[in-house]
Amino acid sequence: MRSVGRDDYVPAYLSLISNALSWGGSRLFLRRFGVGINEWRVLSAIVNLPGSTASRIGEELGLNKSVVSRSLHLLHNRELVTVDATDGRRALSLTAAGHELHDQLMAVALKREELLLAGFSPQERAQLQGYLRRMHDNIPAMNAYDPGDP
Amino acid sequence: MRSVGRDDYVPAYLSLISNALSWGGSRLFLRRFGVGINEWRVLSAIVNLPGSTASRIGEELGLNKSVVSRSLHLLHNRELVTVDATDGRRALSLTAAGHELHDQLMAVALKREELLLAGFSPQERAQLQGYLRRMHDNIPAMNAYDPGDP
DNA sequence: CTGCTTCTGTTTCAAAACAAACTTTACGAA
DNA sequence: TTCGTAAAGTTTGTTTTGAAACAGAAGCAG
Repeated sequence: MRSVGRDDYVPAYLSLISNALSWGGSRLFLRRFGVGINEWRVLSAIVNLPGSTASRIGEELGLNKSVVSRSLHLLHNRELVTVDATDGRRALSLTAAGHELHDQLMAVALKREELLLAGFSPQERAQLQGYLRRMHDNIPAMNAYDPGDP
Repeated sequence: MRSVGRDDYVPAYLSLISNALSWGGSRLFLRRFGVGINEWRVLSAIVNLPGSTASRIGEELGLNKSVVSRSLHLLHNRELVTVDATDGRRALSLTAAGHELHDQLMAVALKREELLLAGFSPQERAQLQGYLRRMHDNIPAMNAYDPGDP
């Protein structure tokens, strides 16, 4: 019997789009700004969650904590983030140079998003964002699923 | 001046969802079927594009050709795919065992998709698929973009 | 304070990914 | 056929990843 293939399988599309997105972003950001895609993501997470900790950022971005640790060291060495260690817990924030780089990167990132969503009306964009949020909310239940041994 | 963060940035959501998807899928498929996520993707691409070549599959999945090459060797060693080398060019297809494994994996994959889309009406699913297809079509233009040196 | 537990971040090490070099096969022209 | 060129696939060497081990500090009980 013939297996049935589906070309509208949602996870495959998501993986394809996401890979193309970070592949292209990596190359562009590295070439133009000397920053890897992980550093860019961490930078942007700090802006969205100012004063937060490294583990919070990893959780937010779905990145491994060793990746976050390494990215933070890089960003700190380039004096783009400050580690506000008044106590033991670390509160992260951007330096002036960090904000400047972030703004430059953000401009390019928004342009790329605009190209990705070319032809989408404002209503469609809002709908898409809603769908993405709902899928995101469904992830824990999905990953909790495990069929019995086959 | 303060940088502005956006929590509805589409690429970030896509990356987050896609990572969670393949992370969970990897663990589950490896544990239950002894197959890595790449092997599963290649298997499923062969079903969708029967008789195609390794490079065509890599292109379709957005995977590096060395990854495809290794996955194909693995699948071939386990006698899940046949390399129909009548001529030089390789036409790939699944063995009976390959189809059987594919069907089992597909059942789990569809269940996971169902959980991901829990709460989506049929209309919403169709809309989502349309949006994904349109984003996918926009990718070449997006990755062609390159701002002048800053 | 001392010892115990918990939480955060770092490092290590093995596995995986990527790019580039290399090999092989096909195709076209002379 | 025999070159020369192009395309497909494999291998190699380096970089990156991620899970687990580790180290350091904070909070808490006694």
